[in-house]
Amino acid sequence: MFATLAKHSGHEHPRPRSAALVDDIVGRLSALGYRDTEPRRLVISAVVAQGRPFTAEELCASLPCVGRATVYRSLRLLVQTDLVCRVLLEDHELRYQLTQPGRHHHLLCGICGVSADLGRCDAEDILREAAAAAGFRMTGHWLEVYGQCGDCVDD
Amino acid sequence: MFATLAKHSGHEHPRPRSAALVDDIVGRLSALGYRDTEPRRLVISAVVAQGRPFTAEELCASLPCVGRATVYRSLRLLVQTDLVCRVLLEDHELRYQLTQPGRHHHLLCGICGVSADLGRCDAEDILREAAAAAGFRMTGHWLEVYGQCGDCVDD
DNA sequence: ATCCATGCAAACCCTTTGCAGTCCA
DNA sequence: TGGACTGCAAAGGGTTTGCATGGAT
Repeated sequence: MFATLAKHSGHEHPRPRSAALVDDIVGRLSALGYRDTEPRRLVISAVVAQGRPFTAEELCASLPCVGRATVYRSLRLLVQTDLVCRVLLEDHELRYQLTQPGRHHHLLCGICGVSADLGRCDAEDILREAAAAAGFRMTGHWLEVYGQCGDCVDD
Repeated sequence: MFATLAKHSGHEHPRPRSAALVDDIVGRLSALGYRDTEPRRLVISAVVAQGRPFTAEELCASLPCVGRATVYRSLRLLVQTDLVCRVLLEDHELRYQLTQPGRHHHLLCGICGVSADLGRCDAEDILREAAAAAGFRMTGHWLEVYGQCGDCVDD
């Protein structure tokens, strides 16, 4: 699962890869019984084209030919199906981004805004242990890491 | 700092302690130049009385004699002064709770809703290292841990 | 042919703001 | 007394919904 998506997490030729990604997402939705419509594809394309976490408003702005309601409905559908996930910025603003399969921790650059993946880390085990010490049974967590990416640190 | 607050994090006699906590918070606000008014005290009392993370709406509901605007303004003031902090629930709902001085990680029970403290844990160091490995310089993070508290697990 | 999806506009919810009156310091 | 605080009501913005039309399967 998510095999095709996983292959496109890097930054190669934008056009063809993006198109394939869109097809992939549309395919996943079709498999779930959701129809393949033009407005839906436009929304998905716009989501894929976003270079950083975006708001619903930004998405609407980039899709002048699609009704707001459709943008919101599509976005909700993508979140429900885990194809898009929510990202919480340091200023507490809630944004969205394409789900990076298998990655649940986001490294967010406060300068340029890019979102990177926090490679596998042992934080979860540590948290589970700390929770257990407090008498809790941990079932999940939400973690966002804020800082500056390599490019911005160099400046 | 926060000495008085810290002493009341447990669950002892509710009434007198709560009153002292309210006085303490009002005192901190006074020290910052904010006046001691009845509506404000009522809001603070209501915040202190909440047994779990609450929404602004719930706070308004528990304060029928205080205008909504005042509730919202007071809540904003408490957040700005770090006396109240935001909590993100597993369902992505943003709520508020009295700040537990020195604790930035919340253990949230999905069954009864109580919020406990994740004792000191090494997660931050681990995260900082993992971020560095990805070329990031970590400056902060947001972490919420979800699960079931001891009481609920026993059931 | 069916019924999901769309678009528009109106409705909605939550939060903030303007303003006149009130009250703390 | 002066300036901060309050309450009301209205404005604001962001998101959802109702309904008739259009389109995918």
